[in-house]
Amino acid sequence: MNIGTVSKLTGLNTKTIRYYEQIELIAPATRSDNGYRQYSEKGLEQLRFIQRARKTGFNIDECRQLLDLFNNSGRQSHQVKKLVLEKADVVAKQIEELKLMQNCLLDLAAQCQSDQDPHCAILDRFTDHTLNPVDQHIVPTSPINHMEKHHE
Amino acid sequence: MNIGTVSKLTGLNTKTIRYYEQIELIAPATRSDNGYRQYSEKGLEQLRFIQRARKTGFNIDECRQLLDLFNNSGRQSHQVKKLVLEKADVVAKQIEELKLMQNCLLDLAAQCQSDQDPHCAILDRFTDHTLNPVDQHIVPTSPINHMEKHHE
DNA sequence: ATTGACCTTACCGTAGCTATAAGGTTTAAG
DNA sequence: CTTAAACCTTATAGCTACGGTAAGGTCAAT
Repeated sequence: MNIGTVSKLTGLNTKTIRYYEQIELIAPATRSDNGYRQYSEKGLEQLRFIQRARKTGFNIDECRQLLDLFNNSGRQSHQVKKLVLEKADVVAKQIEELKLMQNCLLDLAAQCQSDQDPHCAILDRFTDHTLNPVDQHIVPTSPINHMEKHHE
Repeated sequence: MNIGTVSKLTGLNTKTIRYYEQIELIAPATRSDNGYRQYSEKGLEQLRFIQRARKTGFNIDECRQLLDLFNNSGRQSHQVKKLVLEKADVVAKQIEELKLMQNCLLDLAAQCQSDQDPHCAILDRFTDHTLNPVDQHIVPTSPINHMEKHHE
């Protein structure tokens, strides 16, 4: 099976597949006489696995871990579960943040008169720093404490 | 106010702040005698705004547009509202996608027995494509994703 | 024989930062 | 007064996860 076929079957770009080989996420494909990469069902399966994991939100490194677990017959399922639950937690936080931001955007839009008037309530809140209840309007609830990690 | 203080107050890395100055997203900060960047309340507010906009999913260029609208006294409020509402829509879709992904992850975890058994339903799910709900879930390339990826 | 659809490597570019190096400044403690 | 830490500075390089392009070899069909 040539790389183009694998590309069609997995939905992965040929460049992406070659990239995965390059970074050693997958084993180097065997080559046919003309130098073309040849893929077996097993290779196809691995790539499909990776594609699904990537789509689910796992990054390359996490995919590597999953593949390790997958290929390790002595793996323990709770390791996998841990990885998945951690990811679910991250996603939950992302959702919460996006919800906050959506509220913020809709709130701002609601205050905007949407006419030809160059005066805009949204923008005024940022330019006028003598009025300070800005934060309460822009961030509806608590400040986003997602970045305590910044300590140089 | 020094850059470190601004970093703490905005949640932005000092390097990020300098980067924003470098790409001319914000005006160059004034400097004190020792060459340190000095920030006013106004500068702080701008950075806070940018941080929120970035987190909401506005890319740098969109932030630039928003800031342009802020600084353009002849701006028309409906331009701003349009931008904001468009983004609110995008954010709504992102939330939906993330919710799907979260459901998928929790679903996967629920099927995992979390014991010593090397058999794992999650890995099976990634492999078995005949009954796979994973396909429907798309991971948006959001700045939030980007932020999460980089651990210290 | 020629077209076009494949395949190859090699290298450059992208966004939005982040890390590292190598140094200057400030502040608090001993 | 000295020293150490915790700041700050610039410059440069690297990261993720690919995508684009170039320059060329191969294969199937017309």
